[in-house]
Amino acid sequence: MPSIHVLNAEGVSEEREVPPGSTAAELYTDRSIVVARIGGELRDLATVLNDGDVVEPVSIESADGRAVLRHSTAHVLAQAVQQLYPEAKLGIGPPIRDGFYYDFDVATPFTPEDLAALEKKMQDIVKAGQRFSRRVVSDEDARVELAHEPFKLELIGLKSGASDDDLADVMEVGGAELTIYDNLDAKSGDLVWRDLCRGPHIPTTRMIPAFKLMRSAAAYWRGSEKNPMLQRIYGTAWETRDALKEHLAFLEEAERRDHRRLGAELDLFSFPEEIGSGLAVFHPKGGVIRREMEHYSRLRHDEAGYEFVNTPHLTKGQLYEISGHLDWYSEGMYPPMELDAEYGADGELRKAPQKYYMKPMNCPMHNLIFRARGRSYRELPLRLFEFGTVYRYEKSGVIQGLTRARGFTQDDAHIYCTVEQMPDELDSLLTFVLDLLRDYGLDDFYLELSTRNETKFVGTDEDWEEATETLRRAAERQDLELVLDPGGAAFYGPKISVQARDAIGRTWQMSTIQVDFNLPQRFELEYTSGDGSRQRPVMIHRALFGSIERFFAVLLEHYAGAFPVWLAPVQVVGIPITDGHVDYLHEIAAKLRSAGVRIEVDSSDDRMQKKIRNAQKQKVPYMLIVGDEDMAAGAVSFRYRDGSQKNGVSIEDAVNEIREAIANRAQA
RNA sequence: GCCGCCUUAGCUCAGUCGGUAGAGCGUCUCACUCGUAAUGAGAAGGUCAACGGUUCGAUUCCGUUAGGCGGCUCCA
Repeated sequence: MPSIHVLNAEGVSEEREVPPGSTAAELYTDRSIVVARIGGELRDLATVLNDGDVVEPVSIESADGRAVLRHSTAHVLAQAVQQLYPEAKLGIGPPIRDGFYYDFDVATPFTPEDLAALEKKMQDIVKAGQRFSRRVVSDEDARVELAHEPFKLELIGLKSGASDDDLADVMEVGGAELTIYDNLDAKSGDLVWRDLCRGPHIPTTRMIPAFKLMRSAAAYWRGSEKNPMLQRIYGTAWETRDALKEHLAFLEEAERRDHRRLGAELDLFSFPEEIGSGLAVFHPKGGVIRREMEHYSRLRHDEAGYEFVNTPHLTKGQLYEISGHLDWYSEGMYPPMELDAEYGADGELRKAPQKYYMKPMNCPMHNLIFRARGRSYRELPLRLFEFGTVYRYEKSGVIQGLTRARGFTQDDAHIYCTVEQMPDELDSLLTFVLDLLRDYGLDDFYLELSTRNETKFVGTDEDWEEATETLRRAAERQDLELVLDPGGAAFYGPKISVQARDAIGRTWQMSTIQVDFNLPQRFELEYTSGDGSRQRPVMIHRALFGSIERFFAVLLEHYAGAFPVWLAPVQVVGIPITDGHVDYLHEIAAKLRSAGVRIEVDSSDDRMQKKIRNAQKQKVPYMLIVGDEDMAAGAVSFRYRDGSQKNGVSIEDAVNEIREAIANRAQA
């Protein structure tokens, strides 16, 4: 009798004897167990156990369990598609974050009505309770069986040509052996449908508790622009109906917070068509928020020893020849303006035009400031800071609100220091960055360390080694989760990026801190060291917000438009009960204004309830309401954004309360 | 850039199977003067994204362009 080790959910091992031929399924009665981890690998519950196996249950609610559920649901989708559209060819169908997709080659793209029909078909398949059955096949057999599936054939071909590592992510052929999963009818056991797949799968389609098709979109086969476009259907699947509902509610919440929507509702910014795609204008209210964001950032940079510089938006191409941008980045740049060309009478070129470019990056200009005169080691670290506006010609399809624009302002700093100074500098820099982000209201971070891409880099092994280690040590000192991103660095140096989680748990890449070996060399940057020798400084690129526009969008979504008082465009709205209270409110408003508070008095002829509603919809932090009672007592009544109220507050106390909340950058 | 969808009043959206349009909110005017999320009445507001084609006639059908949305690719 085989003896196996059974691990329970808590990881406690228990030795057990089972009859020969027993499967993992026989160990569990709990229907929420969908697959098992056997010897560390996820396997079907139908897997026959061998002597010495260590078996661990995987619940549908776990990350692995959900992935398997979603993968199986993708199979159900593919089956539904081929039943409704027999000519559809299968691409790939993996689980992804919060769901799954499956790619198909079909003559016409799917419509929303098609999705509804497919969803119905899928429900039938789920109800039918088809069994997922694993079958090992040889390459040759698979080719015969899947002769009508050109994309699957391609994957089989790839597998025989490539190492397993290369295809580890491909659900279809990523396993050690080639397998096909058959969907078998619950009663007759007849083959209903099959797909090339490494598995594992849930035992039957009936174990899909809740799913929904989300949308269809096109996607390149195997992710390359050179390949044909397939039609991709996205779906989601969950362990319970409630979990699905919760996920849909989350998506709705995200939509409600969408900065493009809030930007229009709160009159913060717009993208006038006349200006061009991806180029924003900030309206007065958005301008106030932006000014406060920038103002506070300047204060902190000043305290932290940065020096402020300014550079033009436009430059001759020569600068980007030196920096190398024209070689490797010209596609991302606006095409040049050609100036001062001269032509002869017959049109022949007598003097070549001078090419000017909009700047896509600030660093080359900062380098010119560094080398404008000889530099001494005494000046280092030299920290140059600028709100530098850059223009990048993003492809039309990638532009997205303020988060992906064609013109945006970086809070860009370049720090020039000696190799010896680098550890301290990076350490204090990271602390500075995180502290500042916390002041803006983000407090849940993790760090990502991107290391060298072995096929694409400049600089010596020692440089990389040292810089990477220094970054790692600085990161580890922050007591935050550190995620490695091997090979993710730019060619010129390793980087740390700060990822922030917002109020509803989404992560955004915020600051990046990047060591650069390339530009100091290209610009031949030097300083004179204590012994009189010329040395090359290390350069650190650092953007904290990334771009102000993008950070603006992140904060807008994080706060769902309800900015903390210090950032709120209108901090207080004065609401009179009747016209007779307007003058009194204006007096209070004058006091608050002289205390630096942004207040408006709503003297429109709306009713007071309507004024409250308006202020509420504009997410104004404080409403000061005044009626006869307040006026008689020389007081005001607070209504806060959360709906709570505090009545009969003396004017002095009211002014102090608001002033303090602003000065402390209080949340809520 | 690629694929699909979309563009009607300031905003959100109806509508016209080809005969030049409608609501709510907002704006303006008037009345109302009210204690914590919508007072009532009236008015103004549209080359139906732009251009071209088909047609007696195009907001509607076709094409091109611009912009937006969802993906793919990209994000130095």
